[in-house]
Amino acid sequence: MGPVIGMTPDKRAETPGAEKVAGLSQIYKMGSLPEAVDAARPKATLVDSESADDELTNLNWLHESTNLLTNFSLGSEGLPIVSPLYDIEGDDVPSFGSSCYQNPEKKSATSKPPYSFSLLIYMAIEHSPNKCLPVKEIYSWILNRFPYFATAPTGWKNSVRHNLSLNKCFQKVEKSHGKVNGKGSLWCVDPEYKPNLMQALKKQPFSSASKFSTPASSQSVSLSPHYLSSVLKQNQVQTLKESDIDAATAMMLLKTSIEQGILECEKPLPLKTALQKKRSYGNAFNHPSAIRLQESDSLATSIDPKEDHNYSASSMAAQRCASRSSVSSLSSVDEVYEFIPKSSHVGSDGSEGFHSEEDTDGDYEDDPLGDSGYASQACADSSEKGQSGKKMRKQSCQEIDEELKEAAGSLLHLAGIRTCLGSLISTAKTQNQKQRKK
DNA sequence: AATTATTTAAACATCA
DNA sequence: TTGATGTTTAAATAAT
Repeated sequence: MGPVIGMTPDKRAETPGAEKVAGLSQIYKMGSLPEAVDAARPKATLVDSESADDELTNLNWLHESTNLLTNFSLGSEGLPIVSPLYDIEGDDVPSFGSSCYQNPEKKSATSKPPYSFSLLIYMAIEHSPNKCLPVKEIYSWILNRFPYFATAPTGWKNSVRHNLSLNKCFQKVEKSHGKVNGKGSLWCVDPEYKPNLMQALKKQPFSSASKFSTPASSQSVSLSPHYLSSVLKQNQVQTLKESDIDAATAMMLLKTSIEQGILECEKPLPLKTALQKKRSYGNAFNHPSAIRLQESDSLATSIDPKEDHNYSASSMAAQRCASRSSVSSLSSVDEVYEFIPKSSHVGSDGSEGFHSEEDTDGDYEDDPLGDSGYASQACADSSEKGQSGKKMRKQSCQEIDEELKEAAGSLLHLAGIRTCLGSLISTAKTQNQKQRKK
């Protein structure tokens, strides 16, 4: 086939700003922006003579990092807290931001985000209360956080969809439960890929743990998770002792293993399985199955080993995490802390929604999914492989429990935290046993 | 230099 | 019929 060059104008409707003259690549291949582009992109605000080329291909945003970095910090689940401060207008600055943030230069707002589409999507989804979003909401989130896209040639939406479709990290979830309005499906992150995504995210300059030191920015997110993340990250870089990683991973599992037991019954079915789709889109987030699941046979999900192959993004630490946490969304450091108070009232409504205030922008206040059947776990592993894997997981639940106990202690030691977690755990366990007896 | 990852464009199908 | 959504292919480019 090959690219069809003579695209009909109406097809360009894909790009709402149909008047957009050139694709991004075309634009930045040119030394300077054609006038037409400038005309069509009044808000593009290419502040100086920097061509779009620089904007897109250079890491010039890195030079602005002093400003930019203030916009990102590693928040819950290790996700960068991407504040809408990035907004060009800057009029929707949430209160929390001001404390840790210095107004970025406008040009930052129009700089291309340092995240791949995969990561942007990931962040969008993870920042949603229900951990799954329709594509439109993903657009919105990205747009909201990165006004760059407001003026970028809107082929980016195509790219988003392209990523959703092809990237194995994302799963489409059927929109069935009485949710009539709107077309399309919900998209969620395959939990098995979260470690990969997290890893990729951490590799991004902005997500650096360097932000951890800004207490004022912690909002609802306590410092501790930041600290933990920091520890994890640093240690990953500095060849952390595996035991420590295990401990952290286990701690993360601590909550999810409990909650999942309760919640994992009510998940919507995926429209397709991961096997069905995303065949040819090899990327950094390829299936963790490529990782040797050396131990934990019981955890080994029915992953087709021939599924994929170029798992390149992860460090050994991440791989360990991935292999060990195939059951969970390992990413959530916050969950470690959530667990402690939550363990006493496990499972409330299944909403693992991160109670962070990151979403105070109200993006999801009227989230059509809010009360639909797609609560949190809708985006949990819903693939076939996941389902069979889940059986295995239940079997290994106790096994994990034991591991968790040891690991928890190890982690606390690592973090220098002296708590009575041990007693908390036993308390939780006691309660659990009581419930079983009933 | 080769491979892999990512981005972008495009065509096309489906659905509301 | 139209627009949004989803899938797929292809090519270019960046990164490793």
